[in-house]
Amino acid sequence: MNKMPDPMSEKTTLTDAVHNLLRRAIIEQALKPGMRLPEDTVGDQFGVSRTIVRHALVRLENEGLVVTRRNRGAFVAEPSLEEAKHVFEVRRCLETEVIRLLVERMPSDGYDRLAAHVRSEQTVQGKDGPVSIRLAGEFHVLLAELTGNHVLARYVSEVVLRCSLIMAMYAKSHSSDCAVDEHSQIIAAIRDGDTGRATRIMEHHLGAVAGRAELEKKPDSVQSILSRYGKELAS
Amino acid sequence: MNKMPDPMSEKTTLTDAVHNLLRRAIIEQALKPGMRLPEDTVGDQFGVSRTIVRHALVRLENEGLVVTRRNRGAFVAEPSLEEAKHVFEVRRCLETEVIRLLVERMPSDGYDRLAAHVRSEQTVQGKDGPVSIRLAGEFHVLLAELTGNHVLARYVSEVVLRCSLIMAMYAKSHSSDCAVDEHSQIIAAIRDGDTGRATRIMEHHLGAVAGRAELEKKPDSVQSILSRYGKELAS
DNA sequence: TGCAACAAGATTGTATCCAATTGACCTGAA
DNA sequence: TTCAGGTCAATTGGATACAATCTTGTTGCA
Repeated sequence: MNKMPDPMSEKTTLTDAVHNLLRRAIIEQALKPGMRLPEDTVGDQFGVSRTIVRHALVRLENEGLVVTRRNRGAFVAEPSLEEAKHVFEVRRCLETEVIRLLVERMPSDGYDRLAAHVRSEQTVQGKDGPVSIRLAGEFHVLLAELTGNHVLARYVSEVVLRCSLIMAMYAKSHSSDCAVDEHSQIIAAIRDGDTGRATRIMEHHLGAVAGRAELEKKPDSVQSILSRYGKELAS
Repeated sequence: MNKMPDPMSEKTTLTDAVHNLLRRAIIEQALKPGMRLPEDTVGDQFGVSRTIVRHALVRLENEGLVVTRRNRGAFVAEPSLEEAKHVFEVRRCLETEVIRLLVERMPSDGYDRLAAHVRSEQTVQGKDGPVSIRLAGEFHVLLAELTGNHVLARYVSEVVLRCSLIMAMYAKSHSSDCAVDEHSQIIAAIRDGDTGRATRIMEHHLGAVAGRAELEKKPDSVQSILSRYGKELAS
């Protein structure tokens, strides 16, 4: 029955706080795919009422991080391999646009902020922890925000988060070493004004993770395991 | 104090119903940009409690159709011209991807469904009513759904809805005549496997509305008018 | 033994209630 | 007359209470 850590405590509403906490918990794999999220359990944990939790869950459902079944409650999403491909497809599309836009209009402080981010990524390089995963995602969000297009940035943020969840399900390790290096390469290509090269690196960057996920296909959810056993049973 | 029209009455929850009704009302311009949406007023109108309205408003805010100010309530969104440009930018990006995907994988019943839709658009051609606006938008959503990528379709749906709202604010008339014709041209180009031509038509299609919106800039909302006067006042 | 109907528990769906914040109106003094 | 301050109504933020629905365990019967 812990009290809420009172995050920011300022002008942010309780719903926002719970929303952010749940999202972080999902991304960092504290809450694993398929896990149930009963409203009053979550509410008790955070010291808020079900009303708040419900609102937060609605938002998370919109973001594709949880799914809710009528009268059954909310669960951490278990994206299928097909859905995963769809998410990556959209992500590739959006991030290509981000690069195009940045090549033609990178803000003045853009490269500084990118460099700072890469540095902070390097400090945790090698450690395969939640922090590493989060930072790798935030690099892409930062790129999107630098376009100045907040709508685009929001969608990029969403697909990046969903990709984190997908990686959590299907990939064995995030192996962020190559990622940081490729991040630097992308920045360099954008600075050179070389849209093609930047896009190619980005596609390789995303393709690598997507491809790895597909190869190491590791569906250990209750549902998928039982469906396999169910097929044996039917024969 | 009308009772809810009991929409579908099936397995859909009250929140869903209110959500859909409000969304339609906004898109069809029954609820104009900037208009307040007091929770209990809406609740009384639909015969449901504030709780339901609250949940619906949370969803609408996620879709970018309403904005809520802390302790002030919800308002129909008034996208700025900058935000409008951003939405169109994202929309162009997504719809280009839709065309690329359809050229390489159009489902077997795709052209039939598209043809049927265009026919229904033609039946209301000329009339500049809400139905015409809605159908024009649904054409693009249908295109996106035919890709089989539900994630993509969902994002397209969102930006199309926001574009409807933008047009409601900034364009004098939707002038759907040319739109229907261009829809047919896009279908033809996709069928020919001519990605370039289809994309060009789509860009023209979107560019036309976006451009027109910018030219006929008609910000008659209370907020925007007062902001102009406010600047005069400040000088 | 296996299946079906039933009943109890748990969880969500919805409504109502209280508290906190905001905006407007009103009053009063410079 | 204008502006500052204070009070009050209106509205949202949040919590609790009740109803509907699903899950699950149990019991009875074939």
